[in-house]
Amino acid sequence: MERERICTKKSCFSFDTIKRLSLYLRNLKRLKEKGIEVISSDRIIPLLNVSSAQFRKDLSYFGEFGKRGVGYEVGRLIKELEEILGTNKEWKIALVGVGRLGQALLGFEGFSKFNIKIVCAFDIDKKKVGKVIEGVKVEDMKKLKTIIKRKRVKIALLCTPPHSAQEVSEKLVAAGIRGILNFSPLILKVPSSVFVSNVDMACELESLIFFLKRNERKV
Amino acid sequence: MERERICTKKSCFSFDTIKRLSLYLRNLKRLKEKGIEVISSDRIIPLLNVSSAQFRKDLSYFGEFGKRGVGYEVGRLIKELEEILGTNKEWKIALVGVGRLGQALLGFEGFSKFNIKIVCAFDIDKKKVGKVIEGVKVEDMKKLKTIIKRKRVKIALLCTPPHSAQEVSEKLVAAGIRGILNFSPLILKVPSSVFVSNVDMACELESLIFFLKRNERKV
DNA sequence: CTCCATTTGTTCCTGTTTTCACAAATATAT
DNA sequence: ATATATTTGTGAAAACAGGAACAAATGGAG
Repeated sequence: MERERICTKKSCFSFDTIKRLSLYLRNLKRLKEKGIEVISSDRIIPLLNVSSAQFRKDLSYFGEFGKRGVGYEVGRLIKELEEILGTNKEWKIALVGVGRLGQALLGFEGFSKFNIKIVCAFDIDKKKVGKVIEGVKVEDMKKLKTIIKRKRVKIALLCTPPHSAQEVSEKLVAAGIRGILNFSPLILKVPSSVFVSNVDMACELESLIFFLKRNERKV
Repeated sequence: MERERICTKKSCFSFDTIKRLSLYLRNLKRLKEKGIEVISSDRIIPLLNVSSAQFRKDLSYFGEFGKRGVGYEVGRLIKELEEILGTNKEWKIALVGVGRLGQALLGFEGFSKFNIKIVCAFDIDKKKVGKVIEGVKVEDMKKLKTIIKRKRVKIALLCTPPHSAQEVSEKLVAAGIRGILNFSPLILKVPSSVFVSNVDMACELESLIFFLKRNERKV
């Protein structure tokens, strides 16, 4: 179905390009920590699982960041990518559903590295409401709209059980949320202006199983 | 880079087809629970975010499961998909890294619905070793090879911090693991016979931010 | 029995994505 | 200076995936 594409005056590129840029950024930061200052597209690809041509082309949609015959200056490329991706300023996000997965995400170190901060959490379970987990107070679902509007949060992590995911997503949209990272195994119906990314662990595992079963047969 | 493709004597299809089959299967099960016995490709698509042509085409790689003029018999299609995906028999998997995310996965209900069972868990932290979480005893990393070999586990969930992920993946491969679902934000280097799927929450969130930033500018 | 309304399975076409391949640019060595 | 070795940025080509569209099959109504 409708494949995500992003078009600038220059050209059009796929949404996958953006995901790859995020991957590039993370690994460039690792290189910088190791003290590497310049790297060529040929030597960075072992970290990325991407071809060098793809690496260069993904970058080319946004400008010319390298130097021919030399490569890319790591520090500069990090800055450019942060600018492109928008992670040079802090992003506030909300979390709904403080179950096991929700609690794991509240403590996920990966987010803070990207200037992403969970600023509020909600649950319907009275026993959880009021608790402070990883520095975030769990609020009642009833307060969802008020708090999200006041804090001007635009992105939410949806970690509720599937039977309430659709209902919750509608509340999120009504509260002004424009992007949802959906961990519940259910396709959400939302207005086209709202962007949903699905993280579906069961599908990933099942496809892994298919691959293994297939290889077993071949052997 | 090397895009995953699967080829039969009939034809070739992308790995995404398999992920979609898994999605179809889950939603067919929901329909069955609701008591729906027959459904057409046109009426199932609202649940799937996929076109009806794609639904039919994905299935056609594996056989003819529908009846023209009628649709698909839900019960039969579930059985066929379980057969194709390999989830008609139980799959034992291992988990490495019993941190917050690891513990969340140990308690994830979604797996059991797909005949997937975590049968062993490992951590390097002495304080965690010996504990029983969700019915699974946490073992020392040193015992990883012995236990995985003895239990003949072929799939592992990798939830360690990124700095040890590569090292752990090598141990897993040496122990006979053939498929890894990698939650650490690091591209693993493994033999080509081993299949790795990456679940990268930070990349997902960053691309979401890009999208939102872009839309804000437009508005 | 015939006609009509459905719906599948599949072919063909179209637009996208990836890779190839090379000119242009840079640095280094002699 | 000049030649040589790199490496980028980018058109062009190849490989792919998705969707439109339609023949073939089915069931039901009259």
